[in-house]
Amino acid sequence: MAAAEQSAKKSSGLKSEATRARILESALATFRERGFERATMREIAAAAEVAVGAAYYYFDSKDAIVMAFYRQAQEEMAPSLDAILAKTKTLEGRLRAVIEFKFEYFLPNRALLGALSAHADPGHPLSPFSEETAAIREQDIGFFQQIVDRSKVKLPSAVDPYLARLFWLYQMGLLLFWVYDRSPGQARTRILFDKTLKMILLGIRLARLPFLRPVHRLAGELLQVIYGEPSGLAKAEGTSAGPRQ
Amino acid sequence: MAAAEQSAKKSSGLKSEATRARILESALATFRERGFERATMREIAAAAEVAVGAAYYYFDSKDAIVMAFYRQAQEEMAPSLDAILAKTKTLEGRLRAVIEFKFEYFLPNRALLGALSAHADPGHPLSPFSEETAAIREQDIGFFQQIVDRSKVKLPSAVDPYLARLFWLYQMGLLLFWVYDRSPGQARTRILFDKTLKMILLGIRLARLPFLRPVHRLAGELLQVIYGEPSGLAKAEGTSAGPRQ
DNA sequence: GTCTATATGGAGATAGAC
DNA sequence: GTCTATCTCCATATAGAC
Repeated sequence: MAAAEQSAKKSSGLKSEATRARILESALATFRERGFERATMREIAAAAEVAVGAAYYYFDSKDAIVMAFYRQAQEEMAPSLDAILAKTKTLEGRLRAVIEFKFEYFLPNRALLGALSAHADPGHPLSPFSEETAAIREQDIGFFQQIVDRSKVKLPSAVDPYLARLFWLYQMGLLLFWVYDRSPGQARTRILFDKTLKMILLGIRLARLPFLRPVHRLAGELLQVIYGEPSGLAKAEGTSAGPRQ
Repeated sequence: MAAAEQSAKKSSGLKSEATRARILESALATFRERGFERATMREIAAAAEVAVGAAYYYFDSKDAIVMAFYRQAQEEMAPSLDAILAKTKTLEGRLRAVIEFKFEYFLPNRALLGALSAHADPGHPLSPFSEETAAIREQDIGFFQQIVDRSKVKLPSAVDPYLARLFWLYQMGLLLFWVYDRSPGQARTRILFDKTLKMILLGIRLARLPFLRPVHRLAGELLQVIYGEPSGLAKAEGTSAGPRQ
């Protein structure tokens, strides 16, 4: 939509695109080395061998660079995610492959994601729950919706419509843990992922048991308050998803 | 321990204590009005009617003011929490009263807690998972340990030793949601709290059912990796708690 | 349209006078 | 112990050269 245009501001140029890419790349390198907070626009510009003003010509602010990174990541990952969806069969296999692929993709910029997850505030533009990231978020939830649909999981009707969004939230939680996981090779995250995924799948299988009905009822009521009407999928709704109004 | 002293730096003075309190109060007021980020040390000092340098004399940094707020909150809440533990009987009643009391206590400074929860990074001093906040965290977990012990809940041995820490984490999650809950009177948080608490209690009651044993096993293995040995209570261990090494 | 050079204004922090 | 004056550094804005 309109948000996608913002990033490609004045992309009509020819050499322009290369400069822009170079600045983005230098910024990511600087973030990697010094962390988002400590990295200055001066350093970024110097690393890209342009003047500070040039960086501001292509990106409205330091935050805007991160936004560009988000968008680029989403775009770059999309084909691979589609391929994974086509290749794998089961719900477990798909969830595992998709989320593992994201870990792999983000690995070089793991530290940068710290700057992201530092913003739980839905009011902050860089937050995964903000309006500014809504388009990216909805698209991402869309992938999980596909996983759910094509794996023909059938949960009690009270929670079923929210499943994709819950998986997305689950993924965000894993990424958050991963970003700050200091164990070698992020081994703890791997274990967290493995065990929680198994628990979730077990939970889905057990969900049909009759005495769990009170749990469904509670979960359904809860989800409806948090997410709104159960009918809402990952359509272009804007602010409806995420843990706030 | 040693951390507690830090706050009362040079508290030997007489009028000194009053000035310090005044600066802290003014800082909280400024945070409330302008948010943590936008509030400047200049404003804080002006509001307290002291020079900027004076503010820095009492607090090493803007962050240090928040730390002082944490400690003050913990100290002020402790007697009330003890009273609540004595007054209430059931696990549900205790959890409900304790957590509701915290919402009430923090209500005037709800916005300030945003600055806190913005720091998921355990490496950041203000993070609820940092070393710097370890003493406060351990004490808080201690309250939940008392709730668990005195309510004689008995969970499968795999997860039982971690129950207090899980409740603490649950509380932190609720607080995080609450901080950013824009619904009138934070009605959504209230519902989230109510429904999830009921689900948790239902879960505890159902936990003894035989076919849930695989879930226990998984949960136990997971918790051991995340938290370390099951024996560890909320003793003075420092870095053992929290979702990271 | 693309970019350099330079200015602005405000932040956290400090040296050293009272 | 308290506070003034001042420093450094940064994100961002702008003026105007190519």
